Amino acid sequence: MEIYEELVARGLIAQVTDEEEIKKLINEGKATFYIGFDPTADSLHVGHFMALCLMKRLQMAGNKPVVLLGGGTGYIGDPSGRTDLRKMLTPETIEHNCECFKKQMERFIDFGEGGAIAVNNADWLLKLNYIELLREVGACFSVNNMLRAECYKQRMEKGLSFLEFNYMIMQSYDFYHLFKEYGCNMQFGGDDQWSNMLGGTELIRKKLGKDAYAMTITLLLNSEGKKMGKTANGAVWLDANKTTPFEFFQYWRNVGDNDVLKCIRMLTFLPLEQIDEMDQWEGAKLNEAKEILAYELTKMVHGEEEAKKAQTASHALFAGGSDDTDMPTTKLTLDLLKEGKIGIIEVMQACGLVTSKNEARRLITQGGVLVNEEKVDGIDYVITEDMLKEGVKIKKGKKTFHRAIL
RNA sequence: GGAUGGAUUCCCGAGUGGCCAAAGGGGACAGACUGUAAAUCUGCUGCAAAUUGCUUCGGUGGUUCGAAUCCACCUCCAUCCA
Repeated sequence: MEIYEELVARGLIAQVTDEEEIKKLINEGKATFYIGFDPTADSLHVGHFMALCLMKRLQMAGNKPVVLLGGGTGYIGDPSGRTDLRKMLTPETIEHNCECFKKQMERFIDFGEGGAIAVNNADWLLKLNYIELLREVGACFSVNNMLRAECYKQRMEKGLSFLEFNYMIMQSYDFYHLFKEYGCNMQFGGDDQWSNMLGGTELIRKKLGKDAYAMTITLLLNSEGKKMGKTANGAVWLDANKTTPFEFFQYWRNVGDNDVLKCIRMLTFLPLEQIDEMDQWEGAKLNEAKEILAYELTKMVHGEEEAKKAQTASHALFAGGSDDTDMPTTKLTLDLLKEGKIGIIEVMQACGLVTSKNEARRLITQGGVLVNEEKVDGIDYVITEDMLKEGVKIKKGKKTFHRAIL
């Protein structure tokens, strides 16, 4: 199966400008394509991960990837898919985030000799002169058309600043620039980027009279139509310091039944035949698929060793395994104890299991806290020094575990 | 620049002098049921403490015994007019 067909089979392709031409280019390994990453945070997340995987697949098929870091566009902020104004980032933050991105990307993409290249649009965007730019590319854009673009439509109600309105022009300019400088003939991106990407192909056609192509990746949505890779506390990060390998593993282990196969198909590199087989699984058997998904992804992001650890910890906690050495642990100090004892509420707070004592009280009253598998029956529950010396396993709810030790 | 409307706790949104830590919904969290799923039902959702205290309703001042609510100024946003 050729690469384009595989991408289709995995459900990765959302929209394309010219299917025949794109298919030909990437199947023959003749595409030089870019994907832009705006440095909005100091770590990549699952959405970026998908894009990176796509890069990898295409690179393996002989195409040349260009990673575009949005050091310049970060100054503006993409309004696509947002209903409110993006917070403006300081130049220092942008630069810092770019550095973080770069480091993480090296895990997935080969930047070696003849491999992928990374560029930063700050290098050309920040130098632009306003009047020159207006004359050079401003004339190529129709405001009427821009306002019709989906990404701006959503913002017409809540308001859209001129700053953000220019995002499309900057992104288009990037494509134009890369086309000229690197012969980059294709742009990929999330499906929410569609209108911005079309802006680029238009601009190239108008300025140079040449064809360039754009293709979007299906957004990873769950069965309720919400973006995946988000938790209550924010995104699922690829940085182990922001989302531990265990949390990362558990996120995927806990996806809904209806979403497992889609995730495996889109995110893993498992052969399609194997995936099709799993497609037959039903009911509780799907738990196996979830575990495969979690293991595969954790392996890709954090390495095989971490993936195994996360899996062991997961088994220990949920499947009755006994090896709980990889459980998150907090070491308490002796001065927290009074007369060799400490209240459960204090311990939970010290372990970061709760943000306030009220929360701890609430959890205990509702029967959501277990110490060494025994339900804590009241907020006065105390833990003794002897217990702590051996290590105390605290369970909060069904899925959060923590070990406290002296 | 002018006119009007608006900013409320994680989000949406009620509240227009004391009965307001602030209705209702969503989300999150916990419990039951389960397969570490979904759906459903129940509880819960500012901080600290035993009857209570403290901080919160865009910002800063003011009126008042008492302000999310009234007044002044400021900031931001939307709509209409330029």
